[in-house]
Amino acid sequence: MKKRYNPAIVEKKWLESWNEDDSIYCFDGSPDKQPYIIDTPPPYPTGDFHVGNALNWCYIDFIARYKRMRGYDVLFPQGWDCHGLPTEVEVEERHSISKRQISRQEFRELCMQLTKENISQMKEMMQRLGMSIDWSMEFATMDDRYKRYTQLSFLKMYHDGLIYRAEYPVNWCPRCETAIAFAEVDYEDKTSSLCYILFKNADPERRSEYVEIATTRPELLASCVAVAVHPADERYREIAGKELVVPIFEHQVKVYEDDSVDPSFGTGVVMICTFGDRQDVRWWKLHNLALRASIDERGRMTEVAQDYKGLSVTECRKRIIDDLKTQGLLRRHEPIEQSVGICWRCKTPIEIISTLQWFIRVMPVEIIRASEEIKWYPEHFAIRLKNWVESMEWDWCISRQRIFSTAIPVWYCKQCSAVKVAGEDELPVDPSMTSPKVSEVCTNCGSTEFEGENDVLDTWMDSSLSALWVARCDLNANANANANASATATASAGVGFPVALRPQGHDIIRTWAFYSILRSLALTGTVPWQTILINGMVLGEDGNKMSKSRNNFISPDEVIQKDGVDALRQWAAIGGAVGSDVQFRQKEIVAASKFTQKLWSILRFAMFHLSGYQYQYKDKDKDKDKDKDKNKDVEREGAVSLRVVDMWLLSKLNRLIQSVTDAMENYKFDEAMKHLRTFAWNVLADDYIELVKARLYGRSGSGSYDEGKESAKYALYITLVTLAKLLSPIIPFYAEEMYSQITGGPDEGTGIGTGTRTSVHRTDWPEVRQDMISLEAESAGEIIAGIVRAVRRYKSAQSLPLNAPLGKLKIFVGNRDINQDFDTRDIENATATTVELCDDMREIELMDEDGTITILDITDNGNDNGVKVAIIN
RNA sequence: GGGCUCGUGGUCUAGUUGGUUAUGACACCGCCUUCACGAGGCGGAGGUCAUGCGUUCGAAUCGCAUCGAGCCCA
Repeated sequence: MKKRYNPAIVEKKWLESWNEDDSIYCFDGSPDKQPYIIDTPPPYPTGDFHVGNALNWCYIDFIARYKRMRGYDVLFPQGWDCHGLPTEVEVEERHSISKRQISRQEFRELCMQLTKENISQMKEMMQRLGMSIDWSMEFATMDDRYKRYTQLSFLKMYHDGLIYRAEYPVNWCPRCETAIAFAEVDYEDKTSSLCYILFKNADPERRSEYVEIATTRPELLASCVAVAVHPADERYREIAGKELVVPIFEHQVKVYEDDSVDPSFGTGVVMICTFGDRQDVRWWKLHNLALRASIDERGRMTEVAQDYKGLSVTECRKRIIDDLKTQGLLRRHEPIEQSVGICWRCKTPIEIISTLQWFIRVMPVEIIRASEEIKWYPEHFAIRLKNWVESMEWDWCISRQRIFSTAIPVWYCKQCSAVKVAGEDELPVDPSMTSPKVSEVCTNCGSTEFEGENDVLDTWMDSSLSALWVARCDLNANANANANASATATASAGVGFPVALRPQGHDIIRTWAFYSILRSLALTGTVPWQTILINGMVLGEDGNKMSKSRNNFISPDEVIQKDGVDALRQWAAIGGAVGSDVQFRQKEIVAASKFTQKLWSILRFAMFHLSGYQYQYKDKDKDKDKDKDKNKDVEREGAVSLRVVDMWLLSKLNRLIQSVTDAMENYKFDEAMKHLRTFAWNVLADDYIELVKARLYGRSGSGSYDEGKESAKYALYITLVTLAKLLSPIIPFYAEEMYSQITGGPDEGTGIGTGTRTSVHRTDWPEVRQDMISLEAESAGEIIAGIVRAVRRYKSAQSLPLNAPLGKLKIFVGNRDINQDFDTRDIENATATTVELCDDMREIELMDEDGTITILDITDNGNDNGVKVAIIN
């Protein structure tokens, strides 16, 4: 074995070995094992697998590997959420085209091509990071099979009355010409102007009276459908319930009283337009107002705007302000800071316009109830979903005016506009390219002419099905093809559904988690997962969220090139508690490398002694019960007489198994890793190895040459094998190497472990041996270790080499029994000094009449345990 | 503006069903080339747990308020 651990060589070797044996991470689907299915997030294939993804995927892999060792049939699948605007935009940029210049089909092909390239890049990084993904289950939402699944879900929900088409105000990007979900609206602070405009009183008697209203959107005057004041506002008591005349357009609007009006804003009178902002929509619904749409889908003024028709919003604004000034109706305007909604992609200010869109009914009560059935880690994130659901005002708009996505599987009758939904056997279908096949006659009017829907589905319609897809839930659309069947909705549940785990970031609780629960309830009547594990965001070294624009970005590639995958994975484990944001810190990576190096040194030392070590005796009747390893363990143990410090180590080892298991069960990877580091470094390396070194080298201070060697080898072997297993979920490469060295020995040429036995990732998780946990052994061992530490400290203080022999150690054992509680052999070994026990402190005091003897107090976890060591030179 | 989270030695961080001396890492200081490891070993210094008030025999932990930070959303 080389002195330095070389992650690059070791990681490459084991990665190849795992790839050769592709059954290692496969989901069996066998009935004898309990399934553990993970609903892995299907990332958007940008081509860049960043550190944030890495954190998320490390958590998943820790769990997958751990659960596999616990005997579960683990499915760690991987999909790709392909559809979305960024790809369309990038294709346009790459090929310098606009999507309207080529056919929809051609454009889709280009998008698919780009997506495939991006997927392969990200996939490569996932593999390099040692993710134990079952690639035989890989899926992409742009595949025909998946598209069919998405469209099937549409059919089912449509027939169950959960999907409908309606005229509705939507956030709209005039540049992209598409509806935008709230999740996709960004906000930007802009300076605008607040215009004070005069509205005439509509009462012929009081024509000369004016009311001054303040608005930031004078261009929407044509869309003004009402005016509102606060009910308690004394200034406007007179006009409440009366009518006013909208300047320029001269239509009359009523004055409503509404609590939501802020009397201190502007003049305390606001105009309600269809639609200036979200509050307008609320008032419009509440007061059942008319719809006057003055802006069209391209951001141009409509005929409602009369003479301003065809102008852009900005031009119209300018013209109306000029015209108001001319008529003397614009009293004044002042600058105002406001937060403007903009398209997340192109940053164009969004409008709220009314269009025919497809919607999914949200079921707030059911969703909240469902989310309470799911176990959340950390728990508090459940509140985010709850608050979000409770504050929802609109249903989920699922139609998008794009090209690269799953088509909405419907046609419209050219005669009567009736909706014709595709049949199940037609799927997947693109109605913009093909005609309906099931029956060519409109059931409403008998026409045979249809027009395909051009809109496509929101990409969350695809990815919200991932849990159902990976569990292979059967969506039989015709099973409940009647209007009010939602209550009896049942998809034939797949294996292990609801799936065991959904791991995801807290940034998409309101989107992915929300949509997934909604869809699962609608399609299967049950929650999609038993547990949801939330991970935090990754922050850069400067403490801000890591992003390219902030220039605090680091790629996983850089890290693993330099320090290896296991170092990055350790950072993920130990960087912070699950759910909290984790700062990326190079120092943490260095600390991780130091730990693996330390482990390597421990292993290297151990291998001097364990090379060729036969854990099991070659028993005569090995063919008879070759599977009964445990029996053989017992046999070996019986043949080895363990010393106090060996028992002390094994007791602590079994406690370690317990605490690491508890930590893994509760997703406390930081705790697991800390326990492992402390044990390996402090207990095993600093104390145990120092105590048994002499025994292993055959320089035992008392007794025969080889006395105690065998039991030390035994304890060391058990400990290292167990450590390899406990470490394997978190640092799979190092653990594999370690396990392979111990069980197979090093390869003669390369020095790398030969792994002649099985992969550590195929072994069982260590079980706690209660019979090996012994308080007495721990307490006795602790005294011995404490004495040795104290002597070491003494030597250090005297500037003596640690292996320098001292004259003699006289140990006062306090109230312990000299004959039973003290095994001095390893103290002698580790201090290179002979030991004498006494149970009367006066013996020492008598010898120290001249005060030249140093007396050390021995402590146990900081408590004086009554033991004293006299150093007699 | 709302929701959620957080504030612990120089830096990052664990710990909150209240209970001896508050966890670990890095950095720092001193000593030691010692036969697995100098990316090491041994030892050390450093914290009024953001601030204030309160509940309690007892608060990093519970409550209220203030200040500050982050994320998501309006």
